[in-house]
Amino acid sequence: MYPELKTSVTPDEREHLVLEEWKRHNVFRRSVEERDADNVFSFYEGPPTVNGAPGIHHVFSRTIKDAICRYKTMRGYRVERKAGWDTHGLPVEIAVERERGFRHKSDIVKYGIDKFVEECRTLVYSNIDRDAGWKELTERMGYWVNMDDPYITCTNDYVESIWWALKQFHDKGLIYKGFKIQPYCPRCETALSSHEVSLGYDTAKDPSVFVKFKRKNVPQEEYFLAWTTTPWTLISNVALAVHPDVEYVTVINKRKDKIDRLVLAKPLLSKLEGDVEIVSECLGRDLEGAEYEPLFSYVPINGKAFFVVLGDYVTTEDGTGIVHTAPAFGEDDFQVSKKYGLPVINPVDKTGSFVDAVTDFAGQFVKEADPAIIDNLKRRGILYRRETIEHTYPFCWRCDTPLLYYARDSWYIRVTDYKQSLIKENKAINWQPPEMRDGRFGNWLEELKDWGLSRERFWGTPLPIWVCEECSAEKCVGSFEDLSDGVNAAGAAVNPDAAGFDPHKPFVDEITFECSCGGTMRRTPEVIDVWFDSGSMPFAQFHYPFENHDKFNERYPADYISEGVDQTRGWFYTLHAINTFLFGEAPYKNVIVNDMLLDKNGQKMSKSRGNVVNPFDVMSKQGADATRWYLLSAAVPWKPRSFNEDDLAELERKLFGTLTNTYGFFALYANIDNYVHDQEGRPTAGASLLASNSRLEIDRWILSKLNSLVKECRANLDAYELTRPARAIHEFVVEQLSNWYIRRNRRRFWKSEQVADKQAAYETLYECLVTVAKLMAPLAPFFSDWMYRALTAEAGGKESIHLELYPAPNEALIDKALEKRMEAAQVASSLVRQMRERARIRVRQPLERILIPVANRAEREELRKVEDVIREEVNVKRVEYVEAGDSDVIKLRAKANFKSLGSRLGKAMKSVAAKVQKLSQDEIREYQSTGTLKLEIDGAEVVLERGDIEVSAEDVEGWLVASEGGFTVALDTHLTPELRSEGMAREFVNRVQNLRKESGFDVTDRIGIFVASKSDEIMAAVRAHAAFIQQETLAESIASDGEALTEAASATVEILDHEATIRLVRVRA
RNA sequence: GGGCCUAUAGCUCAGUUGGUUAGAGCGUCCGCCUGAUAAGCGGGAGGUCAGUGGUUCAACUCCACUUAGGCCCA
Repeated sequence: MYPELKTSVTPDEREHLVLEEWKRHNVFRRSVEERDADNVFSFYEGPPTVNGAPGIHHVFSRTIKDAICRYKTMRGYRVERKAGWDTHGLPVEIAVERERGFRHKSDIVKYGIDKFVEECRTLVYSNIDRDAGWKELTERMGYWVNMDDPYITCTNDYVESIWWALKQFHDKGLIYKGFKIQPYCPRCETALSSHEVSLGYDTAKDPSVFVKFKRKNVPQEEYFLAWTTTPWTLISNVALAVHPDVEYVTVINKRKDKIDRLVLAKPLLSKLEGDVEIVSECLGRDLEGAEYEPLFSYVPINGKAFFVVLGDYVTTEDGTGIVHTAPAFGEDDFQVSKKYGLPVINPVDKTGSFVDAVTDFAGQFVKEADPAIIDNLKRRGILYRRETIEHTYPFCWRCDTPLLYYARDSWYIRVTDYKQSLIKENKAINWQPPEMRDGRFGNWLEELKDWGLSRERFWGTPLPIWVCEECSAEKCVGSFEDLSDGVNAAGAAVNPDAAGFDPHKPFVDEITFECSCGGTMRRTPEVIDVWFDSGSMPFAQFHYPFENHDKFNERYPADYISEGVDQTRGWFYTLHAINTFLFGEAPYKNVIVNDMLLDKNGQKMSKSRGNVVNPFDVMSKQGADATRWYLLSAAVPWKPRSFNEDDLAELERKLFGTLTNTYGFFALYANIDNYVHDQEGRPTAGASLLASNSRLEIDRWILSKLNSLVKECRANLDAYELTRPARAIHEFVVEQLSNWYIRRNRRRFWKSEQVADKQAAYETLYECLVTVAKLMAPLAPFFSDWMYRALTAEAGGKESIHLELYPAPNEALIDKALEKRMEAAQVASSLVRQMRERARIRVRQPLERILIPVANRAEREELRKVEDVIREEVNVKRVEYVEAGDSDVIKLRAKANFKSLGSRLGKAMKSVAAKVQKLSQDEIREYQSTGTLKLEIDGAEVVLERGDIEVSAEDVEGWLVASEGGFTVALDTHLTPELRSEGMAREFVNRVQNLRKESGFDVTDRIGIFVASKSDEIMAAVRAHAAFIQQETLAESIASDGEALTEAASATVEILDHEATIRLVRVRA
């Protein structure tokens, strides 16, 4: 028996049953291990940061990962999928700080770094396991990834592999210490990540000052006019920047009692007040090196400074086109200072206050010192103007303090050293979408900057570099073993093999080494950027190179990875940068990039907006399958799209509902007929009928469509394209299989006469259902498995569809001509229905004939083969054909073929098209028979040949006509008394069937019919078509009395404006 | 400020190497079916293809600019 489908079972319940089966039969493990160990498809899991609850976007990206991996498994590959969890980093620290109510970084030190770090560790582990956490999400959505053996970035083995990698960089001299400009909160005393900065932008009012810098080595007193919104950084000024290609002018500016000689950008002259007279002009590049006198001299300067530098970043949007430069407080400033070898001076302490050397403003918070500094400038007569501007400025999202951009000591990896190999290796990566390669990712590589590696935080992989206090020698530790040369705080030798050894802060900080110079080497206190952790996963997941060389080699590089577009500068990059350096080859070959998921109004999902979609709610309502399918099919993964649960619900109803119905239909009749599919493939009556090419056009058609679909799915999935297969399967199931094949063939399943024909129908439908299940298995793993098991359990199927192989197309069954003519039948049917609608004649009323104009004999022969389908579908007796040339009633239309003519004719195209449009019926017929046509255009002769004109039937005189895409059908709407009588008989059958059903008769019950009506027309129709009526309604008799039968089911019905009373009795079951 | 992506029907999306009636689903309106039935089906209406300019015989499609939204980086 094929199990019955209870409509009361929700997707959620069904999926939980499947989950249990997977567990019971250990399906995931087996789906991996039953594959050939030498046939590896390598997948790398990008580790999610487990510092919070998973969201719907995680379902999205993980569906993409899962679908490809399941597909490759079904293609016979062994696809190990090692889960990974990203555990270090500031977000985790912040979560713990919040729990503890910490306000400052110093609170952590007071609390105890050891306890703090331990709480970070506890937090991430609990996020993995807790309710509605990562494990639960992964299981519920059907993402198969091995969570029993995950890599976790904070484990000792993982950290040790990272240390090994860092040592490789260090040995090559690629790790160095330098400055980095970072957004910094002076109150929290910590740098902020860019993500944190973006949380805290707000509008702010700041001073906007124009300052005069006195130029040196010029005959007359002359000033550079510079502009800034951060007067406090003027103390640290070392240069002025101009744009090399912008025009600058020297002007004499008179206003009130003052006369100044000023230099500024020409486009910004309007910023000046009073009269302006241009004295001279030059380009910015001509000013390079021009010197000026320092504004302040609190900080002693070593080396050359106070001259004009060139910078492309200088704009003429604001200010004066001359930008005051303080290298310690801005990224552009810092970069340009490196180029010119300018000193970086920073007279500001960790709390954001001026140091003692800045005597006049010492101890003041820099932003609060602004007015005093401005006063100072004003007193000295070098303030040209001051205003206040309103702009967006970043504030600390925790304490609202304005952030400062600050030069900090920082460790770097010199990735620019091997930039060319990164660019070269990227060319070999197959990006989906392809434009990522040269666009977003390619650009990022082209503009590569050295990687700022260090973070002044606590919960992260410690940077394993020890520096000598005496001679500054560096020692990079590349393994825990290397630590045994060191001593701990108590002076004892370090034993990395001891139980409880922890390479994290603060323990690792206690270890010291003796330098060759005799000094003590201490660890530099920073931890590393967490992105280095995740980028190290290709080798660190296996604790390579300390063990597992085989596993690493076998799986490097990955055949496939997939993440969100926000990982361009994240995981995609760090993987590439670390591993290309270490192994000389890009770490992944194929990558699918997915974009953001917005809410249904196209707004970004965020907690503060309250529009975050809970993935567990969605899946329990709609099912994981429908959710996955929706995410894959609504749009290509690399486009941002709105998540709309109404659309998801519609998809669930339409696709999965239709499949459920289709299966239910099959199971209902298969069980009645005891049809069991022969899994061994022995020929059955139906199979041999299918094989005989002569019959069952529609069976061969759906099998052709099915195999075309198989081909399409494979080709697309092989190309890492998921959206097309999802849509193609959807279309096949809903339109072709359900709405055409099944609807057209229902009678074959309940009529019991022709055994072989019925058998063929079962074979065909069974084949379609099982194949569709397999095709959709990678995308909708639950429903497909349920249906597969239901269909194959008794016929020796596997314990899960996921142990099966993906279908291969049977090319012999693909018949494009057949697919094309069936499509013509579908179009013809649609056209006839359109005409019936227009003429208000329902389909139940038979009509005599339709007329299809065809171009030639071949077209007619093709249509003939699907003629039965059309006749049945639209209820007409005959299909007639007419070759356009044969009949005067056909009115033809000619249209120029733009594609074939356009390139040939060029400018003449328009006039030719117009002439063709106006050809007479005779001219068109002439063209049709001879295949050529001569036209005169502007005195020149143009010869048109076969294919240059498209001829179609436009109208048929005296008939109702409809056409679509050049295909035309005409309908004879004339109703004869015979047709009307037959129509009545059909209406009568319809009323009897309704009554049967209303009265609770069984489908197989035989009945007797009694009918009474004052309408002679009805009684005549019933008599005339008695045999037909009896056959359709399983009636053994039709009589015209029966009033006495009180136990009969009875109803008074209306048939074409006449009344009749029908009584039914059950004769035998 | 820089780079990239997106803009097609009320909504969600297709739209082949540029080729002349711009498609689908949902929604809406009208109708059908009732032996797949707490289902199913058909038909109609609905579009200045974000805007402007350009290339071309021909532009939703190619180019430039503009506008709006998004992502990343400053």
